[in-house]
Order: sequence, then structure tokens, then C-alpha cells
Amino acid sequence: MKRNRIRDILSQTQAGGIVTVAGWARTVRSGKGVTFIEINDGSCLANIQAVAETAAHDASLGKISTGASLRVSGRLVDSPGAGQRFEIAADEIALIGAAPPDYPLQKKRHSFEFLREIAHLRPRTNTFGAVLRVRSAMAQAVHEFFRNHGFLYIHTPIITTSDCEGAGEMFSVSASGGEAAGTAHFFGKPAGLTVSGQLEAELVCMALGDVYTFGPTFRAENSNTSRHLSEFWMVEPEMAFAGLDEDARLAEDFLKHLFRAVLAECPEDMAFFDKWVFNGAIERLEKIASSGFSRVTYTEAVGLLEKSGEKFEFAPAWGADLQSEHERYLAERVFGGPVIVTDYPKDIKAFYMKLNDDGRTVRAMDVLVPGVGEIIGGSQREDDLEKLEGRLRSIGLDTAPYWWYLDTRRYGSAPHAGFGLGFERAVQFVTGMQNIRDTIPFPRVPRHADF
RNA sequence: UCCCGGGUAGCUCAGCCGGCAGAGCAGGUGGCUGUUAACCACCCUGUCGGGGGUUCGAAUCCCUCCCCGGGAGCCA
Repeated sequence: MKRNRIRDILSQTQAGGIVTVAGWARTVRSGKGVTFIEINDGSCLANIQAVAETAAHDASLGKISTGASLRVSGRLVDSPGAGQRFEIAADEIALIGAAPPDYPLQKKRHSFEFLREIAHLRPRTNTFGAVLRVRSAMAQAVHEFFRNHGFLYIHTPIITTSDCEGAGEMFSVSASGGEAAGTAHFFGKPAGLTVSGQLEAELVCMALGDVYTFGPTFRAENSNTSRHLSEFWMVEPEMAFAGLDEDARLAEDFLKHLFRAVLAECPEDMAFFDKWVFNGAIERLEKIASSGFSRVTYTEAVGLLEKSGEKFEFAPAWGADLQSEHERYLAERVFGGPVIVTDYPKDIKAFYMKLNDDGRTVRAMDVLVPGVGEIIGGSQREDDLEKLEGRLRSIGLDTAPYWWYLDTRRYGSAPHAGFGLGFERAVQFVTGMQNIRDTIPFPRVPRHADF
């Protein structure tokens, strides 16, 4: 079906010509003489208004209600009414799919909680259309950034038999039908869905230099919060011959690139979020895109928290993990923007992180942003075989299952570093959406995997 | 998983110190109008989350389970 996208029509400099649009009616206002139909086709936030002389059309015009799909052809003219620049003087209106009166989406505002229950229809709302357009722009920008920086895009496994990644509880994978159903383990040993592509990315990094993954990630944690999903998308770059400083710089440049890309490509959607979802969303992104991220070491951060005079539920103490309230205080009150906290005590971080010379901290970093908290976690990796084996043993892990991982330290080891970005958390930060479940079309969280 | 707050019409919510279940919006009908969250009039809409208990009587009080939201933990 030949059609003109509303986005293209509205970007024209002047009226004129015959256009055909196809989309869904957002609202219909009908009178004796004329009927106004606002159509949205998802190509942009704005609707286009079609005006029909009621008498000139058949009975199907009366069946066009909110939610119906239709096609309209007519002249694109300057609108005499306020509120829109162009409109379509409809010559032909074809109802394609009627929406009966029980169509759940009303013209007025719905709660996000309700929309989550009808996630199959919520892409048809202003907010979710905008979220999905921004999300798409950000995903494209991820690839654009790494391509521009010479990183190779690699695909790491979704199914894994290494339960040793330590990043969280795994979902198990087994055969449920066919001749394999009866076997104890389809893959010969227990298998699960990946909780991180990092370990495999490190392997390829030790050959191709600079690589990244961008794929689905699964955590079987019983987390019920506004910033956790059971299935989420993670971006994980890994750089060879690089340390924590380069890692932090990459993280900062990367985030700024994403923010600039959204500002440039989705100004209309961002204006919508700024007005209806989070006041100041645009200014916040512009400010961050043009200024440096703050940097502190963990030790300095704990010091800042201790002398802040702030009453925390949990008193900050060196050696303890930063609580959510501490992270929020740092990003929102102390630095008023993104802050990179580095060099955490080794006992509260993963085994693979590079030990500092002080013997008690590791080359780790967390990027904290206002409102969301931790958006990136990364580190320089331990590239010394003996130290890595020592770390594994000291936390009571057997080194044998890690033979392939340790081999990269055994043969031609090199310093390398990387991080993981929670893609939905980035979408959350950009749009100001409060709940991460509203940043992905069909969220998977404990008790919910519908649609 | 823990701590709070909730669950009443299709949606958003009021009613909650026990006494006839309500409003706005949506929907239907009619009217009116180059309208724009259109407007006006009328009409329709209920397992008051489920179960149990107290009571002459429970949406309202008690117990319990389920579900939702916010916060915490885990993390990205």
C-alpha cells in the first residue's frame, strides 16, 4: 500500500499536492457538515488532521472511531484552524479496521500501571510511541558510536554452561519436547541464559582488540524495583591494551554520544517528555553532553558522605558497598550530574577486577546518574594469571571450570578493560520515565512474561 | 524476599469512626458546531480483588490469600 509517512508530510515547507496517509485514528470529532479525524502512523509524535465533508462520504465514515485503522487521500492544505499547520482535505477515506466501542485506549490520559496491563496496545499511545522512537534512536547510536571508534560488533552466546559468571542468578535452559526431552542435560551439563557477555567478549578482545556486544541479558533475581528487569539489553565494550582511565573516558564519551544523538534525532519526542514526563529532561541532557563527568575514588566518596552531615539510613563506611541512598546523594546533591566512582574495595567487587598496588582496592568503576543510580558498571580486568587464580581461590571458587578464561592470561595476556551499560536504564535516564518497565515494549519481571 | 501504601463502573478516583454504591471521563442516542482532551441534553454501566469472620446489617471493622505501586536488598 503506497502511503506517505506523516513525519515526511509534516516536514514539508509548504502545503500542496495529493497525499495518502495510513494509520490509526486517535480522535474523531464529527458534526453534521464536517468530520475531523486525527491520524497517527507512528512515524512521529504528531497526528495529522483529515477533514471530510460528511455528506460526501458513505456510512463507513460513521464507523471510524478512536483506534480504527484507516487510509486517507486528499490535498495537503494549510489549516485554517489553530493547532496544526497542515491538514488533509480528504477526497477518499477508507476504513481498514474498525475499533469497536470496547477499545481500551481512551482519548484521555491513562496511568502507566494500567497501560502495562495492555502492553500489546500501549505502543499506540503518545508516551510509548515516543519511548520506542527514542529507544530505537539510542540503539542505532550505540552501533554508530562503536563503529566510529573502530570497535567490532560481536555476538556472544545467549545460552551458557558457565554458571560462574557471578553476575546473578541464572534461568536454566532444558529441552521440553522431542527425543532430547528425557535427557538430563541437553548440553551435557546444566545450562542457563546468559547473565553477561563479558567473559566471552574478553576472549575475543584478546584477538580483535576493541569489541562490543549489545544483546539480551537475563537475571533470575527476585527483584521488584523500578530499575530491574529479568530480561534486559546490555551494551558491553571490551578494550585491549587499555586501563581504567581509558575505560572511564570511553564510558563518558559513549553516554554523551547517546544523549546528543537523541537530542538531534528526536527533538519532538524529547519535548514531549520534557513537558509531560520529566520537567527539565532536555536541559539535563544538553548540560551533560557539554560538560565533563565528575570523578571520585570510592575512598574519597565515602569521605564526602561521612562529612556531608546528611542523615543516612545506613551510615557510610569504608569497606561497605555504597547504598542506593549514598549513590543518589552523590549524583544528585554533591555533583549534580553523572559521577564516576572508581577503585572500590576488592571484597565487594567481582573476582575478575584488576587488583591495585595497595592490595585492597580494585580498578573498578560505577557510573552513577541522578534519578536512576548505577547505569554503568565496569573495570580493568585482572590480566595477571597468578593474581587471578589467587582471587578465585580466596573467594572459594575452583579454578578448573575457568580454564578457558584463565588461558587468555596464560597465553599472550594483555591489560584490558570494559564495562556494561544497562540499556533500559539509559532509556530511563534520557526520557525521565520513572519505571524501567516502561522503557521496553514487553517487560519481563518476576510473575510477568505476558505478551 | 523485606518494609510501607493501595485494590470501588471500561478508565481516573470519591465514599471507609458500619445503615439504599457515587462523580468525571469513556460508551450509546439526539442536538449543535472549522473542530482540536470539542460542546449541550438524556441513557447505560458494579463479584466494592478472592475467601473467611464479627454484626440485625460490612465497600467500610478483624483474619487470611492474591494482585498492583513506592522504597530496600541484589545489580545494569
